[in-house]
Amino acid sequence: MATPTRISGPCQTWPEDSAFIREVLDRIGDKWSVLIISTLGDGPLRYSELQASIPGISQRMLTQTLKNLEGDGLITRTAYAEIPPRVEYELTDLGRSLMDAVMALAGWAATHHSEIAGNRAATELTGVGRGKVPVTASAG
Amino acid sequence: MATPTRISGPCQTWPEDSAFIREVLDRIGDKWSVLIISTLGDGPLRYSELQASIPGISQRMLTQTLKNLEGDGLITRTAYAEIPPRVEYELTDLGRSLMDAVMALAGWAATHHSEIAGNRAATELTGVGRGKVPVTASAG
DNA sequence: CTGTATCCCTGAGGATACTG
DNA sequence: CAGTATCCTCAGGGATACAG
Repeated sequence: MATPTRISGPCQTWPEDSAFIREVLDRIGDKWSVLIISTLGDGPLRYSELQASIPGISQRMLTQTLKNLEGDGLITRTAYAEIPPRVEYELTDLGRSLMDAVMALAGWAATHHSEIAGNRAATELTGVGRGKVPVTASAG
Repeated sequence: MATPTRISGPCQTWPEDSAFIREVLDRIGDKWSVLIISTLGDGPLRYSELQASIPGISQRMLTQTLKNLEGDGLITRTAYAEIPPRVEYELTDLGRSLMDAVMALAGWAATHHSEIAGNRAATELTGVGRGKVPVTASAG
């Protein structure tokens, strides 16, 4: 080893392959998944109710995100062969457990968002963004 | 009210304004933030060490993400006025607490990823993706 | 009502070259 | 070493129109 510094492998923190973490992160990081999941948290809703409950979502993204969530087994889709058609979406147990996990994260966000906002505001106003200079400073 | 169904307001689940949740979701949803945070979990690292520890990250994204994280107060940047220059990045307490929260989510992912993978595989193979048809099915 | 199909635009992010 | 600047690609996602 040429470098005495601790680096070991790529991303030591995650055990082995972290692909599934990225998958979950990508899912909850996208614009609508969490919103849909949390909206379904109160109980099953049909397509049009979801669209009404989630302002700004397009049909395209609603359909697409619902398909993804269903594919992951986070929600179920139930089509009633009626006229006019009716389709209901509902959280699965798996989906509900993910929702709980995300709500925990939301709890963190709620606790610390003012602190973060303060930090960001301070950084932008004072322009301290370029980091701090330690006492150790010594040229040459 | 024309609709007897429960919809109430837009996104009832989130209390009041959920903007800060989106901020956190966007941050941990982006491609590199979580990777950087978790890599710094073992202790402070300098720029080049981060780049070496995180395969595939470009200088552009490394710098940019570090600035964002510093702006949020999740990491600190310390520049030593030496030749050659040395800059160290380290997790703040706030950053560490976020890391803990994310690790909790990673725990969920680790527990359920096989289930999700199974669901997705089943959906793709059998083409069941179009949802299920309830017994209630009745046309006209 | 519940979607699909198409067009289009924006911005995240990679590659590369250059600077202090 | 630690960035900055520039260019360029590609995919997320909005708008709109159409279909079963």
